[in-house]
Amino acid sequence: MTQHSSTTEQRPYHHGDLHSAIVGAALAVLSESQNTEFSLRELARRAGVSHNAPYKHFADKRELLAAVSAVGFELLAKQMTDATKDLDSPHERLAAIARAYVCGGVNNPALYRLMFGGYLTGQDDGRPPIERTAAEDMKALLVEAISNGALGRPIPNTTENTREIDGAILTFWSQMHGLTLLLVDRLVGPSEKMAELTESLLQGMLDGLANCIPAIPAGVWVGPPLAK
Amino acid sequence: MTQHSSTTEQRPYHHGDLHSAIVGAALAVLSESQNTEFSLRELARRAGVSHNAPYKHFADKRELLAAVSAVGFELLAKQMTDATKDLDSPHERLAAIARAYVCGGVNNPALYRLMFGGYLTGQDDGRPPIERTAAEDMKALLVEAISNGALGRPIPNTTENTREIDGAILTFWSQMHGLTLLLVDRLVGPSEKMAELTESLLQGMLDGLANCIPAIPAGVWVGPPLAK
DNA sequence: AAAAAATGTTGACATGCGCAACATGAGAAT
DNA sequence: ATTCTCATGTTGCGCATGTCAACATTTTTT
Repeated sequence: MTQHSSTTEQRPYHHGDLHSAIVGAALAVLSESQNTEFSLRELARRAGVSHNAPYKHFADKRELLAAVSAVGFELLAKQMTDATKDLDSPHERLAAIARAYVCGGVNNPALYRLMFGGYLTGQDDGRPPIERTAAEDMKALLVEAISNGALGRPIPNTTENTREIDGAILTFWSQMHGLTLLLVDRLVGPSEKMAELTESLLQGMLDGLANCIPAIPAGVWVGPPLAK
Repeated sequence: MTQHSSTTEQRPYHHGDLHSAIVGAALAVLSESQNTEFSLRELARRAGVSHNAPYKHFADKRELLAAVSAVGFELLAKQMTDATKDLDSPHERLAAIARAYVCGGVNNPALYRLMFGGYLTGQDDGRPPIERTAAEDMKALLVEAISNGALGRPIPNTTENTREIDGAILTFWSQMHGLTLLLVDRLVGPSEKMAELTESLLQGMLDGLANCIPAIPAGVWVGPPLAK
């Protein structure tokens, strides 16, 4: 007779949606502790299940972290689309994307690091497909803003422009990615100035790109690795 | 009488320089496995000492990793100074710095991630002082190249130029940092094209900076956090 | 030479990962 | 409806790790 609470309330043997519960707990712990080194057992405890229940949903810790990372990508993609929702000017849209991107990272460093920190990259195969999707959504947003004239002039999204567009995206992305991580690692700061910094760098970048968009060398991809 | 080998050879009770041996082993394991999740015990095994010997040199795993990271910063700084050794033109010097930086990261992703991945950032205090030093060496290199005219015109390293110079450095650093990590995470690639990509981005960046250097907002630092 | 400090070793404990065997309950097959 | 089956949850285990405490061996100081 396992009766924990004083009331007659009794948790059913089956949780109902343990998968989400575990991922949710992981997100919570991650954002509290800002540390990837929590234990699966801790998550199980939080979800109120036994220490091994999670293994019915995730082969191992790595797989759980991959799921968490995927949610992170979804969140980030959503923040970016939300931020552009009410904007028309391509320039404004691009700026909003930049802000949302950096902001997303700075507001939850541990999650951002999990997403981009190569907990997954290191080993064998590739990243979970959901990450590809989010990355592609994000890329689509950028392509749209750029081809609509965010760099001062429209650049139609045609084949002969791909290398130019990819060059612009790479410039943008690596600049924002770098800024985010430097902020997160407190190698520049303070991060309260995030918005201003983003603005400055973005502005400088746009001025630069307006004059000269670096063309991507042949054979280079921008975005998640091509499916084989 | 603990005699392990068949010969009369006997390792002395004291290792001699276990500190370096452990750090060395860590660097080796790190670059083999590309994974920060090796165990202290494994390092001890490699160094041929008992599983607890490392604790006489490092308070805990974190401290060991900090030491490894510090070596990483020294290596990177050295690669950059070496790369500029025989160059005079400020522009060439800057390009060489960029190549060396990205190359250093791509050639040992796990080390680079350890250095910048905030294994240290997360917790309480700051990073070990040696990292500050290396970061400042690197910054000095950049300041020198920039003030000598890497952006097309000399910008004397005076107080009224600090915000401009810091702006340029932030642009440069975050761009290279971002590119490095995107390459490392295989979100752009392939990394064999590293050199060309670096060149393209750098060129675009320089053109941009030549026209308009983003000024750093007041109250922002670039480089490791100011000592309190 | 004796005392103190540094460095290595052994053993122990708590915690975590992940396996295997078992328990429980929900839905399919009859 | 009853039974079978399978997904899901539980308990208990083996093994590895981080780290502490107690002890051993050198080296350094005094």
